[in-house]
Amino acid sequence: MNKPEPPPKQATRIQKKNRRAILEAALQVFSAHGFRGSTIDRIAERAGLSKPNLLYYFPSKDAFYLAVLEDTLEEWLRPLRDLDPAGDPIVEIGGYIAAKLEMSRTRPEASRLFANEILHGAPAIGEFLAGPLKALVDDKAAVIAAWIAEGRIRAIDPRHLIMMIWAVTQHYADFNVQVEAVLGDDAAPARRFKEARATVIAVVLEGLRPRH
Amino acid sequence: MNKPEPPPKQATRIQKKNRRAILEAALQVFSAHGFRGSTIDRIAERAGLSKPNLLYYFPSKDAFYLAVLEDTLEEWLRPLRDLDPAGDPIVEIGGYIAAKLEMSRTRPEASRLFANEILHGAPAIGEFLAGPLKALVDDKAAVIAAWIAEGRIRAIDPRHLIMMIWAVTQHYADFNVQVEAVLGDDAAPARRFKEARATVIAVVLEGLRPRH
DNA sequence: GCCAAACTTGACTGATTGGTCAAAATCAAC
DNA sequence: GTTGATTTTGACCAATCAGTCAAGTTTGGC
Repeated sequence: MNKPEPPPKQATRIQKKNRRAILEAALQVFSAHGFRGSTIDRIAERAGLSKPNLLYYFPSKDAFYLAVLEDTLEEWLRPLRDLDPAGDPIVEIGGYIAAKLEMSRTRPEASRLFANEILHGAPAIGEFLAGPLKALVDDKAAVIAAWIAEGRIRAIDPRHLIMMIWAVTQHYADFNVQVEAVLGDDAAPARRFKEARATVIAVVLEGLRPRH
Repeated sequence: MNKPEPPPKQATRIQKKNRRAILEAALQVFSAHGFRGSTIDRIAERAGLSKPNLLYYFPSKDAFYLAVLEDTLEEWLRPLRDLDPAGDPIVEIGGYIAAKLEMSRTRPEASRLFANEILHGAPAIGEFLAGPLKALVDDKAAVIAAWIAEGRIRAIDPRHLIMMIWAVTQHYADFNVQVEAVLGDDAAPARRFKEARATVIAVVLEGLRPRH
């Protein structure tokens, strides 16, 4: 009925090492070229393995892709999960922006992987978006709404605020080529991210701080 | 030496009609599937022509792609060009945000076409970004810097402000699937864009307005 | 050292797809 | 309507690429 599935009971040492290498290589290749633009051969080359060997660990190209997405999703959402309802709104939201920007700087491939997936209609993670992700956003939007109700930040639509923050922070990863081209490469990346953080945090937080 | 290039002197009636149909079809297909994910056959089908017929009008797949990009670029940048140095900063920037959001709503394919191109390193329009686009941004950043110098808006990095506005407005086109999934499809698109505009304009403009 | 399980690979297949070409159909000017 | 230029297409080619397979090599427990 079913094939003897590579990991029958426990992952062996070699399996662990190779799966890790494959997922890392797949992330690099998929994020750089998109799903259709990536080839198994290229991932194999990058992972230092042969193509049939990759297909020994994962049954198909789709399987690589799905595995990489799953592997990266949790990490990607952690900053939002960490938004603390008990904290100070300005500190929490500022910290969230900083954390997302930092992630865009250190792990741009992950951002680009999702960007490409969603840009093309999220064929692989559509249900995830409408399910767990929506749930998380609803949850955190409620937190923000509570802050508004307490008069601690100005009254704006919390879910669109979250969209704004995603948009701005991920922009620096997804469209890095454009950012570099437009800003000039005279500014080192680290410096550029500092400027970005200062600007984004200044505008958004000042836009949220209530007038008295 | 060179092939007899389809348009020898003047574009004929049929040429005009078919070129237009091809570019429109190519925009739809390229923006939906990316360059690698698109096939000439698919563009042909959408344009109501045969594949060899498409290749009679453009010499290669790259040529379609380049033509569509060029065809769309000017329109895409117009709102920024229209930013008026003589106007009121809050009105001008608010208007710019509204115009970009409106464009994301009415022409999301154009936005996704560029998003995909830039996401993958802007192989086709790299020099454009570093040339004319940078020049335009530098120009408008100077306008904003002047407003800051006059104390009419708060002191933030003008070029990162432009990045922010691009990021937020284009997000609603590029990642529309995610926005819909997360916000729930109960809200009609038109309504969603109104909410987005209200939120973005409120946060950004309030973040820019000088304190007294 | 032996052996079964785990791992690896060269050589292949079939489907897709960018692009060609020669012949056919259509158009436009007279 | 004749004719030359323009437009259209079916059939084809070559390259690319996902996935297979049977035969090899390595590993790990004994």
